[in-house]
Amino acid sequence: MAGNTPAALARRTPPFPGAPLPTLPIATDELAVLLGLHSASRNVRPGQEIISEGRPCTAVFLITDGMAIRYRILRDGQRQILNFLLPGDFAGVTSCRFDTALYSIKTLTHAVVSTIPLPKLFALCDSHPRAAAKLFWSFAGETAVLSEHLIAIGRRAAPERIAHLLLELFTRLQRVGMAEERSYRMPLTQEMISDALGLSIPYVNRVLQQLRHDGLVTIKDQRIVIENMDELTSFADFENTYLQPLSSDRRGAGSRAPAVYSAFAAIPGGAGRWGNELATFST
Amino acid sequence: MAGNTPAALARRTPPFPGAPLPTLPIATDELAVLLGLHSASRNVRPGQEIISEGRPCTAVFLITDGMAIRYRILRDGQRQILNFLLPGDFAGVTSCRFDTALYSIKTLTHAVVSTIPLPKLFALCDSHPRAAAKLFWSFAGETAVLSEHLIAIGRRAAPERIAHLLLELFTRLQRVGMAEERSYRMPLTQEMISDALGLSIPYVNRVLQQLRHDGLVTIKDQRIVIENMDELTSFADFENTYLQPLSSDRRGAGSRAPAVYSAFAAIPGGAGRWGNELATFST
DNA sequence: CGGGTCCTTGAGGGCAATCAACAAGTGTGG
DNA sequence: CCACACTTGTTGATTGCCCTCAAGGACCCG
Repeated sequence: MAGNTPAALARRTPPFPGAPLPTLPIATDELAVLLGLHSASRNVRPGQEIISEGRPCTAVFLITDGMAIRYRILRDGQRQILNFLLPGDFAGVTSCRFDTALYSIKTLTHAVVSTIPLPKLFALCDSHPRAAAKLFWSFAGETAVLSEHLIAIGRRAAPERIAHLLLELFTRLQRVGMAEERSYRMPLTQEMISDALGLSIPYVNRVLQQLRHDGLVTIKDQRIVIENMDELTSFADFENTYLQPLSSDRRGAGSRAPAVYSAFAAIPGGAGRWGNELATFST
Repeated sequence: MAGNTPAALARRTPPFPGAPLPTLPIATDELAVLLGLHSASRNVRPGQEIISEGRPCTAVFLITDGMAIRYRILRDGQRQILNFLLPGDFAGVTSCRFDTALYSIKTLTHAVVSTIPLPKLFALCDSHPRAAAKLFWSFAGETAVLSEHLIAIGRRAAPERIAHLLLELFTRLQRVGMAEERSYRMPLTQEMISDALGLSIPYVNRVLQQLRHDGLVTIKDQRIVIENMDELTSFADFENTYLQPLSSDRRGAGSRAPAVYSAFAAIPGGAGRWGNELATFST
């Protein structure tokens, strides 16, 4: 195995004091590999495009801190938001597979992104095949999130859709330690909700009022408060399993450690399903 | 580079004489690796579930021949079809990442699937890191398809949605040599269209009549005929770029060879962007 | 012939879009 | 300091896309 990296790296102080701790829950040894990967950490202002539709994209970005959206602007000017990118997520994986980016990615907040040039990414295949496998494997996780979005938009009414989105964001932020017990901070405008869920702005407004009136959820001053978690969860038919790749530790059946949600959670080092299976075939 | 495999393998006769040639357009040397991978080729009857929601999934399946759908049944009995799986596609990649499958996969036709147990898949990381990288990289391609579905459902009216779906299927089938110039065969019921696009069956029926009346597209006896390709394409705002991972050959600018659409098209061996970049870092 | 699947048609209604204002907060520059 | 632009949220009136419910027809098969 590779040498251990000081664990302090994993829980270093946040780059922006005062901001909630952006705990990137990456296994420390993997983190070391990755840190060797990313060449430059870049500060990005809010509202800035990291990737622009129609322009070539030759790198993958790890969002270290901040939030972003992936979206497409249609011919008629409509916007469809495809996904929200939170700390620990990778951006640009889809875009890199094509001559020219199919979607744009724009920050919502001040953000810190680590650029990973594709050559370095692929070099990892030769130098650390297993870490690369975990990384690539983690990319497939976005499919589940997109699938759930598809289900929500295709088959759920507007109130359920909105509730589902707010719960997904809550759960994902909670996994990276950026949510309180029943609330989180995020610059989520009604326009963004409408563009993510295929609704109109006025209707989103009315539905949000209804949800607030029913004591389910409140949005005010960039803070989303889930007033009644159980009721909202059942109302939205929200199953959070699609956000937990694998029960990270199958050995300690009694342990209740929260599942690690990160690029590497799929194959916890040496433990769990993948870890064991990989070990079987390692040299 | 690895030794050449008899090219005949790539264009072997179809397993079912009479069926349209299911040309799996996989680079021959890669094919050899993969053929060493898949342990068993299985025949599956139409309408059979390959993967069932809620049950563990410990293998990936390569669909060698036939078609399938990935879907979820909601609490209230509604169904949302998330994707159509065609020959050359992988099934189960998303499901494997979770303790229990989140979606079901069911064949539409008689199908031939190759089972790839996960241990073997990960073993490839050590034995053939670069082939594994291509494979994993190809998994990320599904995000583009899902994203386009999301855009269609979220922001397009029913007629455009349907037109877009029919064009996507045409393009994907064309890439594996299973479409004629302006038509293709597929057991696509109106119920499936409605479940894929979030519409009701009666409305799909009416819209299809309209499209037929407008001379755009006809569905009859499991054959979809695109009567006016240009008009339908522009009507649906259909851009097929999301189905072509990378222009496979950037060297021969003049050559007009159709782009290979397969698991390995992303990194054509020795050529193209990835090939070159990988070569840079290979031993 | 009965049953199944799939397609078709009609009537009625509701969810959500569109259009159009207006309010409130923020930042900017004169 | 205030006018102005801009963003975001809010409300009302009207329209329509598309759903629901219901029924019937065509076809295949045991």
